[in-house]
Amino acid sequence: MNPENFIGYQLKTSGRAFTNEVNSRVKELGLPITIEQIGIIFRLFFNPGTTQKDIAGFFCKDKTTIARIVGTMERNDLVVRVPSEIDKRINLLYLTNKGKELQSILIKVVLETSEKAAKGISKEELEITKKVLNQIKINLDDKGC
Amino acid sequence: MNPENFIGYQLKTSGRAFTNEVNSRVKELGLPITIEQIGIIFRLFFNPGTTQKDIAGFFCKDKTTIARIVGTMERNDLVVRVPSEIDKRINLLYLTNKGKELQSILIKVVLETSEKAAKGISKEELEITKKVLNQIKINLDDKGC
DNA sequence: TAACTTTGGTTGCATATACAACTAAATTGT
DNA sequence: ACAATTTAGTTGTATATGCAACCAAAGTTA
Repeated sequence: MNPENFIGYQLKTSGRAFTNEVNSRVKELGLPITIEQIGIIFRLFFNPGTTQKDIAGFFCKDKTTIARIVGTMERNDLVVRVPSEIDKRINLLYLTNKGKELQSILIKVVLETSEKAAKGISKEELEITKKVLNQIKINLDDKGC
Repeated sequence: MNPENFIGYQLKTSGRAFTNEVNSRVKELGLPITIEQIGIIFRLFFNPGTTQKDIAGFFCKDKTTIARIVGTMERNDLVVRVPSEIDKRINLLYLTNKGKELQSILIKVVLETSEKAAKGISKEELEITKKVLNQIKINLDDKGC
């Protein structure tokens, strides 16, 4: 019954530790970028031309949150919003050259952090954990995430 | 190499889904309270008289973050800060009666959400996941969390 | 076609979050 | 005992977060 046995506690604190580690590493590299922006850079790297709506679903975040982060990234010359000719409601999002260059640096940061996080954990247990986390996300899916 | 296979992605999105579910449930109950405040209420329920520093470590958050949330909770009559006579730097934190009453309601919300999150997941897999998440937190421990 | 609904996105607002810099009090080292 | 260091907490500032309310465009239905 103690809070530290709740799955929600474990989820939140391990996720917070991961976020803090990544943010601290990019700060050390002198990059004024957050883990959320890193996630969007990766999403756009593998899915160029996608929309804010898609990104919101992919990260289980509200569309307003994504709208504002993309706005910041656009001001910082990391992404561009290209109005769609076919559907005038949506913007197609693309990485700028600056954004693409950052991707290759940031992937290292994330991979190194992932390695540090997984130290001492067997491959099988890590796979089970990923599967379980994915199921939890599906079970709690309210929006499109 | 796709972002959705990163453990960080799984951690962040499942945690966000959990947070959104809890926040939505308390909002439905008409309770103007957040998941972070719920966590602090539980911590104080089981550890009355603890400090902001302890809470920050327990939740892997910066002390400034906790200072502000506790400030909000104090203004909303959920907790009190009692200056320690022994060490004048610290405040001893206690739930108010209002805070204690809320605890019994909120525990139900968290338990129900945990059940929904764990649906279709075996006890063994869930235990492995909790163990792995705890190890990840330890591996990434920068502060005292 | 016109009215209704849905959808992608934005703005207002309140809360959460961390780092840097600060204060006051306790601890340590000599 | 006194100076230096550590510690608990606060404030300034910038980013992140979601809900409610809104707009314009697309889709649906009569």
